[in-house]
Amino acid sequence: METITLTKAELALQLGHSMHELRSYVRQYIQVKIKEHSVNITFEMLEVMSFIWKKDGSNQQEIADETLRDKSSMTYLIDNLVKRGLVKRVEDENDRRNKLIFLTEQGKALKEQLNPWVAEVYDIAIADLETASLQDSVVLLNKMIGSLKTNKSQN
Amino acid sequence: METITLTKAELALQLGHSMHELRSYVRQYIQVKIKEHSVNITFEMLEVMSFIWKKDGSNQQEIADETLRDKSSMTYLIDNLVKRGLVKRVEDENDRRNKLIFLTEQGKALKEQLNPWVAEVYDIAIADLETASLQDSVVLLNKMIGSLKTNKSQN
DNA sequence: TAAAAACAGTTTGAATATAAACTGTTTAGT
DNA sequence: ACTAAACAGTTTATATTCAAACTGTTTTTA
Repeated sequence: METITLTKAELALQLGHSMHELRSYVRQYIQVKIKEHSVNITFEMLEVMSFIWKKDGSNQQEIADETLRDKSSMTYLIDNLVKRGLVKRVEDENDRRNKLIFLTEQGKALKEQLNPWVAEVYDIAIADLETASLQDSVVLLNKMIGSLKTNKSQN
Repeated sequence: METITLTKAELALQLGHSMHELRSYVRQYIQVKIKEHSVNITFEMLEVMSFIWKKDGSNQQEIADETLRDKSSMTYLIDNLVKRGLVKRVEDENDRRNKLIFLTEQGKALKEQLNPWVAEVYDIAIADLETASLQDSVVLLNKMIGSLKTNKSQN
């Protein structure tokens, strides 16, 4: 088995590809679970719900920032969540520009069903890993994000 | 500055979020470059072109697998690349199910313009990193991918 | 070798993505 | 206080995503 030495730049490209690949496997795993149990929700809606479960009553812009989406995607996604009876839109009395998003009882209940699947797929993925090396990688990715943010604000 | 200790499972979720965030910054950076120079191409098309630059003459399924997309997305994306005159579809004489995708002269030329931007964004991201830690993270992500693949094939 | 299974690509339909232009609200600057 | 700027959300237009059903081709297998 030969060892191929990659340059730093080549490793960066590989990292990008592996991130993409990992995310697509996680997505696939969750989507299979959703379909097997006939839950009427998409992966994207789950990402949004996951944030709302952590912080009920945010406005749409905050949810968009946190889930890394455009605010116009959020209008559409929240529309669909409202249609499914999982959240409700409430106009902010203190700032009438904001629409605050609150969980319905149904939305709260869904958490108990869906969160275990998310935990499950990550559990499988990290089974053979050391906590420390996992932490190192989080730190590394966050450094990369930081470098790109800094560069952006310089221009 | 307090140090918060996260569980392994929490780190995994963080890693997922950081991957998503990093990818979205890379995308943004490239899209700004594309727009600044008025190149008629999308980020998704660039991902496809990047693979074709590495391996000219693949069929659509291979490109779909490699760029982590459904083959039906590929039909659409290749259509758009053909419209822009960057690639051409050639029916495989040996297996008439396949359509082989070849670069046009224009498609080849584009590589010289776009590859530097991709290199650039990754260069910025990895500027402060050690090659070894970058490599460790690639290994870690690939282990995670491997665990999910293994689990999948067991079911 | 004929039928069945596997495979590559396309089409269709529903959901999501972004950017840009827009409305309405709040904040800042003069 | 008034005007301008900033902000939140919506709408529109276009591109992309996936799944599922379909066509046509090749390979398996009985």
